[in-house]
Order: sequence, then structure tokens, then C-alpha cells
Amino acid sequence: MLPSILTKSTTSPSAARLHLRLLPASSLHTSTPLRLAAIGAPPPPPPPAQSPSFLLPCPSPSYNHYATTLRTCVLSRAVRPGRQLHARLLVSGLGLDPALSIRLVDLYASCGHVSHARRLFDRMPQQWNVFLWNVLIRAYARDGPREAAIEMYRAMVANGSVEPDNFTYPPVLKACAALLDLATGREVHERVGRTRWAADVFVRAGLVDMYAKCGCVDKARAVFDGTAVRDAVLWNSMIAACGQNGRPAEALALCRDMAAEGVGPTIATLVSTISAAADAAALPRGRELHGYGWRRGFGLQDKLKTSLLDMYAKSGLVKVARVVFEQLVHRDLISWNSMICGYGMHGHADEALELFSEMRSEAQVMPDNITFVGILSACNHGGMAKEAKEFFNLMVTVYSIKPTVQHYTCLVDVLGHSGRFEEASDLINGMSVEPDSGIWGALLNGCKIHKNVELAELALQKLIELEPEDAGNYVLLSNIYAQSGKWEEAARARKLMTDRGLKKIIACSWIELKGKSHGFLVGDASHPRSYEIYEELERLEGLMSQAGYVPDTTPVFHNVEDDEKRNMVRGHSERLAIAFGLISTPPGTKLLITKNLRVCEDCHVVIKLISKIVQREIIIRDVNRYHHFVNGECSCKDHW
DNA sequence: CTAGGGTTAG
Repeated sequence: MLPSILTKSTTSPSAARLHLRLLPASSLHTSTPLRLAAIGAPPPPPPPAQSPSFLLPCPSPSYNHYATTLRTCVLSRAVRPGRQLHARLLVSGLGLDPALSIRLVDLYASCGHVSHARRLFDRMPQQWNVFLWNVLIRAYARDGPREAAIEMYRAMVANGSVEPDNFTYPPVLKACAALLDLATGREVHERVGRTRWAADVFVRAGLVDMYAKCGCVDKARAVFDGTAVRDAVLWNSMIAACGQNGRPAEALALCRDMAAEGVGPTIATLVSTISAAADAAALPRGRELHGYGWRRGFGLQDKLKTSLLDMYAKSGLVKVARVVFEQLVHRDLISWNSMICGYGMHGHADEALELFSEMRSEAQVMPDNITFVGILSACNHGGMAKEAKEFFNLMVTVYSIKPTVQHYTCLVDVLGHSGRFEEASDLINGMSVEPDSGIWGALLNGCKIHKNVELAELALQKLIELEPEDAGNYVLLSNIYAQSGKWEEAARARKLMTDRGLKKIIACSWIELKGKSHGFLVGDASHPRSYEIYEELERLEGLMSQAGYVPDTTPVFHNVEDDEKRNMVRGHSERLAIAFGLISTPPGTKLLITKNLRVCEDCHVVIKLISKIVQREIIIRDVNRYHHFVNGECSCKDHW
């Protein structure tokens, strides 16, 4: 059975080749006769039916035969025939001339056989031209080791016989981006600035992407803004840059500007923008993009559907997400993971696990570490400690996936929740990776629920070491000491915080109504309808106390100072956002609120009551999960 | 005398 390339080759530049095959070996290393022969050749003789392939024995293949077939191999990326050709050349005694070697290097490099390409490259130092350097740099940048791409670039510059060009810089920048090597990236940027490639769109897109991946969005933006002629890919790079660096609003704005400047969006534009809308929980905008993608004819593509699925899940509409998932023509790893994680975030543990078993039984995709992050967080949000441990073991033993810190965090979290502190501690001590702030934060969370002062103290000390900038940790630690009568330590913790000049992260919630985002800080009175908002809160408080609600005043583990706390009882940002949502929408409308921190215990109780009193579905998107409040209950079953 | 940049899950 021959690869299709071989059969194809007989139908293409056949005339010349068939003719030349018959030429004597004296035509070796003369590269011209091909075209002349083709022109002067009589009409092609009917191809011999039995020997179409160049791999079948050919009495004395000529140089030109090798050259053209190798060209065909390069064009269709056929390595295997290429390798055979290479071997034949060597045994035939024809050897490799520069032109053939260059083509072979190109073939090997573009088919993922970089080491073969490199071996040939190293043997032909006198032929090193820009193209050859570029071919290798590109291959290393794409298939790794990425360090080699940068090394080759440096070698090229050091060698000095050729200058890097507009085909050199983009892959080098890509390697810098992948390695987060900002220093080299800057160096390249500087060099580019001194050449005539400074304005090249390909180079500039590379720069934007490199800066973005290294976290310097502003630098990326500067490069973008300084580009005279912007094509779709450059816009896409900038949109992705904002999306990947937590600036979704800017990404959405850029998408509009792009359309305004008359640059047509591509599928990548929509995928990136939809993902940004998902991160901003900007459902109306996401829906608009959904419709737009549909009209542009992208709607049938699975890539777009997958980003929509994610967007709907993150906007609280898990059921809609599932409908989109069902409509996929082909489910790849990303779509399975998106859906499983979507269920996980919402605390729909059963659905997540069911989908996982479906994935294992019917799909040709293998679960990866992200799949297990989804599964473990689903168990976690469902309070299923036993299952979480089982899946963790399954991951390690059956799938041979090395657990990452995220997997450990899920386990510590679920163990801490169930008050199984010994197991949690053992796990942390036996971890193959260094515990990070996420691990200690998860442990602390369990300590709060079960009032485990000792372990909380340890966790907080570690947290302060790891995140000296987060003031909340100091306040909590100080409160714990105060609680157990260790006044001196309490004072020391506080002093440490003030000495370092730290302030707490200000809580903020926002709600999107009619395409406009309304943000609220704690105790915020700046909204134009502030008066009505507080009036509504007061009305609700009245109804709640009739229902028997008493504000939570337990001082332990509260992240605020006592005096501060009293002022804040009614002013928590999510309550303001909810009250605003209630007075601005018709009865029965669902509310989606996004918050930059976690929901506090008291607010959780209050929102449950509100959902019952006003008969509304309220969805809160926390830093790490979703809460669906319906008729006095929350989907997290008080487990968060 | 050849080729290339951006894209979703955690």
C-alpha cells in the first residue's frame, strides 16, 4: 500500500520527468535541462501502467529525477518517501549537492524530524544561507527544544555571514514567548528596531505575542499601537494578549475597533473574544458574538462552538453549555474538559462524573491533567472526599499523570472541608511539589470551617511567607492569636502588616445589565441609584429579620477588624449588586453577579434568604466557583 | 530562491 503522495506524483510534472529518466547519467548536476526538456518535449507518452511510482525500481534515476521528486515530497510534507530518497541518493553514489541537501533539511525540519535536519545542517557549513537558518530556527521554535531556537539565532548572528530577516524573527520571538524569556525577547526587539524589518506585520505580531506571553501587556499594546498597517492576525494577537492577561474588557473593545477599522474578523478573533466575554461574565456581549459568528458562517465550526460552550458555562448557563456540547461534530480534549470543568465549577458533581465516564468509554481522547483538575474540583465542590481520593489514585496509577499542585490543592481542600486534617497534613508533607499559597489557602479554608486554630496558625504563617503582599493573611493571623489570648503575637502580626505598608484587597462585585457593567465596592455610595439600592437593602433586611435572621458576629476567622465589620454588615459589595439588580429588572429575572473575592459566610446566608423572599434565581461567580441560589438553597450545599 | 505570525479547557 503506497501513500497517496506517490500516486499523486505520477499525475503531475510527469512529462519532463519521464523524459529525463531516460537521459544518461552524464546529465548529473546540471540543473537546467528540466525546463528546456519540458518545453521541447513531444506530447507525453502514455504513462506505463505498471510503474507509476518513483519508489519502484528505476534503473538509473537521474539527478533531476531526485530533485523533482524531493520537491514533491517537500510540498506535500511526505517524510517517509523523502527518507527513502535520501537513502537511495547515498547508496547510488550521486551524493548530496547543496540544492538537494537544502531541500532535505527543509523536509526533515518541517515534518518534525529536527534532529535529522540538524545533522545534515551541521555537515554543510559552507551552504548556510538565510533560508537554511530559518528552517531550523522555525522547527525548533515549533517542536522544541525551544532553547535551541534561541541558540541557533544567536549562532546565526555570531556567524555573521547572513543577517536575520523577516522570516527569522517571528519564530525566535515565539520561542522567547514559550520560554517566558523576556530578556532575549527585548534583545530581539532592539535588534529588529535597527533593521528594515521593524515595520513588518509578521515581526510585529511576534513582538505583541512575546510581550503578552511574558505578561507585559502594555509593551504589547505599545507595539500594536505603533503599527501603521494592521492585519487581522495582528489584531488577533492583541485581542488574545488582553484576554490572556486579565483585561477582558479591553479585548472586547479591541474587537469592536477592529470591525470599525474594516478588518474582517477571523475565527481566531471570535474564539479569543468569546473567551474574553466568558472571563468578564459578559453574557449579552457573548450572545451578540455568538450571533455574529453564526452570520459570518463560523457558527458551524467546532472551535467556535467550544469557546461558546465555555462562555455559557462561565456565565452561569450550564444547560445551554451542554446543548452546545451536544451539537459538536467532533469532541476533542478541549471540549470534554470545558464541559467537565463547567460542571465542576457549578458544583454539579454528578454530571461531571457522568460525563467523565462517558469520555472514558466512548471517546478516542485520553483524559489529561486538566480533565482531572475538573473532576477533582467537582468532587471538591460536592464534598466528596472519598471519591476525590479515588480519582486521584486513578489518575496516577492508570493514566500515569503526574499530579500538579492544582490536583493536590483540590484534595487538601476537600479533606479540610470534611475536617480530615491529619490526612490533609500527611498529603502536604508527602507532596512531590513544593506547596504554594493555594495549598495553604485550601487548608486554611478547612480550618475556618472546623475552627482548627493550631493548623490555621501554621497555614497563615506559610501564607505570609509566600504572599507577603496580601494583608488579609496578617489580619486573620492576628485575630487567631487574639482569640487564643496571645496578645503579643497578635500585636506583632498587625505591626508587621503596617510596617510593610499593606492594605487589604478591596472587595468588588459587578453585575451586567443591558450590556453595561455596574461595579460596586464595599460600602459604595457612588452609584447614581445608590439611595434606592440602600432602601431596597433595608426593606430586605426587615423581611429577613421577620424570617428569623440574625447577623453573624463570630469574631474568629473574620477577615476584617471588629469596628470595620459593623459598618460593613449591610454594605458588602455583592449585596449592593444584588439590590441594584432587583430594582432594575422585572420580577423573576435571573441575576448574575461576579465577585473578585470569595463570598463571606454571612452574605451566603443572606443571599439564600433573599432568593427565597423575592423568588429569584441568583448566581454568584466567586473567585473559584459558582453559587446558584434558588428558593433559599445554594447549589454548593454550604460547601465552599 | 524556497517559508512565516494569532485561536478555546486549568
